[in-house]
Parts: sequence; structure tokens; C-alpha cells
Amino acid sequence: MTDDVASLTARKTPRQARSRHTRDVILEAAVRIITQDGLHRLTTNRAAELAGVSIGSLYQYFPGKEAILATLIRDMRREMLIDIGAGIEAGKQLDLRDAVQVLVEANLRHHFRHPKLTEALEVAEAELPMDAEIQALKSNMKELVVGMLEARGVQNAEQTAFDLIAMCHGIVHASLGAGHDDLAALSGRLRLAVNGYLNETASDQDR
Amino acid sequence: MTDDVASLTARKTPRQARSRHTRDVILEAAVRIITQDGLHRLTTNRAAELAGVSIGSLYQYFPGKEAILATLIRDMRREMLIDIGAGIEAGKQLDLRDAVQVLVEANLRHHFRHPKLTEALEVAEAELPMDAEIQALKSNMKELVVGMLEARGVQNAEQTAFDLIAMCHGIVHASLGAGHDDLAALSGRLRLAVNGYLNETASDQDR
DNA sequence: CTCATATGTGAGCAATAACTCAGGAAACGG
DNA sequence: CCGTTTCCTGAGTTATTGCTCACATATGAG
Repeated sequence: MTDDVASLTARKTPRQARSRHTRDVILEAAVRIITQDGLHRLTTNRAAELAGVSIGSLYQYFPGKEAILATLIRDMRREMLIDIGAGIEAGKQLDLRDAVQVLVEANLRHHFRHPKLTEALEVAEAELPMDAEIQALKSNMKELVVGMLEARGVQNAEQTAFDLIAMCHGIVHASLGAGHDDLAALSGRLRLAVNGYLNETASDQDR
Repeated sequence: MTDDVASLTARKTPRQARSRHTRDVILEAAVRIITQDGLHRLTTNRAAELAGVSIGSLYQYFPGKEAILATLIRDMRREMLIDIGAGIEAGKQLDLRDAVQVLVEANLRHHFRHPKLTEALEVAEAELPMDAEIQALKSNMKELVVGMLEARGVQNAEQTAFDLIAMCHGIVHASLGAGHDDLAALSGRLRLAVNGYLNETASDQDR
């Protein structure tokens, strides 16, 4: 009945190596369940069992399954934020289209690195009250992209970032769902979509 | 336990007006639950209660909640197929970009006509074994779009249709999730995305 | 009116999930 | 060593959900 954000944060932080291990084992088990059987098959009992840990231990670190999901989502968003930061740094000297493509490919690699998990966590995120940190991470990611666009003279950068991210996400999601697993081909199609949008908005300058 | 498609089809078809009514009342209750409380709050007991019908009656027409969802999905896809057919007919004389835009706006209106429901059903569809009719409906929809593109000289129409649908879906989904409810603005942005993609692929002819 | 068929009822069983708690085992500091 | 803190255990409680079944009621044809 606690519909609060409090129920999404860890209950106790490990102090010994032993406990950090059980915490990790629980998270790994959760990942295995999600990737193999799907999000709705994740339960606290099942996760504890698969982790080879008692249900009591699980509740010592997570107040519920939402907290487990929130932890995984946090980890994912942190990783993404780092990737985006690195991508922007790497594309510092590139022009608009190439710089965007660097980010697109970073995101693509993320999906291919964690097949199924990334998709599932994004679904979970949509139907979960996000805690402050997750929101901050997403906000930071957005700001990085917006800044990158603005630095290259894109007007209405907020809207552009929103749409570019949304349409890439749409294509990636649909492709993975349809079983397309050719990263290079996907990358090329995303480039088409992104460049097309950018050409259409910026009716003048660059290229 | 029955992971079959059999569990997705109706159990008994109504023969009297009375029973057709209870069947409809159940479906309406399911829709209310989904739109107000979300997909995961839909249970057979709850739906029966909200419908003012006994749980036994529900099971006379639906072997489980997946069957209810499958019915709603079928209805949605039928409606979409009709809309697409009408849209293609209406845009018969239009050029590629305008014809596509007609379809895009038909889809947009569908989302705005059934706020939340369409989104929820598409989520449900993704994690449900679709029965033959649903698959056929989706296949027909795709063929209509592909045919429309081919009739206007688009090469690689399959891929193009896939990507256009996916990117529009992505933008619509993200926008609705973010609370954007300005249909006209959304329509304009989708036009940008679509035209951009089309310009990028068809490096020659038309326009 | 009468009976066969169709439809409706809801108590209640079985399975599953979330979560607690009293107590035991391990680590750690001194 | 020994006491304290940390960590682990898992049977058991509570709540929810899916679903059945024996029985009640309505409808329609003859």
C-alpha cells in the first residue's frame, strides 16, 4: 500500500563483502528472470530462489520487487549517461549529422549489449513511479543531447532532441521485436531517419 | 497452463440479446479498468464486479483475462484496418507525401479517440501470443500501406513502411506519455519526420 | 403451460505473491 | 577468546487471483 518513492530505494546498504555479494546475486537473478521469462514473471520469491538466497535476505535489501526494478533501471540509466557523455566527447569535432550518428550508435550498442533487458526495463520504467535519481539521470541525458544540438546551431533543440530520440527508439524497438539483429543495417536506417528529420527542420544552412 | 491460442478465443457465442449485453458490459468494464487504473489492474474478478455481473458469467464468455484483451485488440485492429482502407481510398489522387500524411493523421485520430486504451492494448499485444485473426489483420494493414507506397514508385516499400510506421509510433507514444495533447502540433512534427525519411530514401524523382 | 435450452449466480477452492519475524550463523573489533 | 553487530534463514501469515461447479433463473418453441 506504500505507493511512495520510499518503497523504491534500497532498505539497507551492505557493510560486509558477504552481503554485497548476496545483493548482487539477487540482482543477477532478477536480470535472468526478466530476460528469459519476461517482466511479469519477476517475483520476489522466484528471484530469491533463483539467486540461491532466502526470501528474508532479499527483503533485507529491497522493500519489494519495484525496488529491484528501480535499482536495475538506475544502473541502466547511469550506464547510458556515461555512454552519451563519452559519445558527445568523441564527436566534439564532428558536424551535426555525424555527431548525432555517434550517439545513435552508442544507444544501439547498448541495446545489443543487453538484449531484451533494456527493452523490458524501459517498459517497467513507464509504469513505475520513478524516484528522484532516475529522473535526474534522464534529465541530464536530455540536457547533454540538447546542448550538443544547440552547439551546432539547431533551433528548437528541445523539440528536436525529443523527436529524434523518440523516433529512433520507435525504430529500434520495432526492429528488435521483429527479430532484426543486424546492427549495421539498423544503424543505416536510423541514419536515414535522423538525417531526414534534420534536413527537414533546418531548411537552410549547413550540409 | 494452457499457453495455447485456444485460450484467446471466446468460449461461447451469445444467442440471445440478453447474453450479448452482458458480454458487452464485461468488455466495457475492462476498458474502464484499463484506461483508469492501467493494464496490470485488470483482473477477471474486478472486471466482473465493475460490470455488475457475476464472475461465473464472465467465464462463460471468456476463458481468461487474456481472452478479454485479445477481443479488445481484435476490435482495435479491425477499426484500424477500416480507417487505413478509408485513408488510402481518400488519398488515392494525392501524391506520396500527402497520401502518407492522410494515413498518419488517421492513426493520430485513433489515438486521440481512445486515449490510453490504444497504448495499453499495444503493450498487451506485445506480450501476448496473438491469435490468427489479429495476425491477419496486422498483415493486411501492412499490405495496404506497402501497396500504397509501391503504387507511388517507392522502392523497398516493405522496409520503408516498417520504418515509417515505427518512427511515427515512437513519436506518438513518447508524446502522449509526456502529456502532449496538441493533435495539430503532433501532426506537423510527424509530417517532418515522414517527409524527411522519404526525401532521404528517394534521392531522385518526384516532389 | 411445459420443458429444453440458454444464461446467470456466487460461495469457495487452489495457486501464487508479498512480506514478517523469531531465531541462528558468520564476521569483526577488541 | 567474547560480545556486538551484521547478515542469513525459511516457515508461516495475509491477500489476491484465476477459475469451477452445483444450483437458480430466464427465454422461447411447441
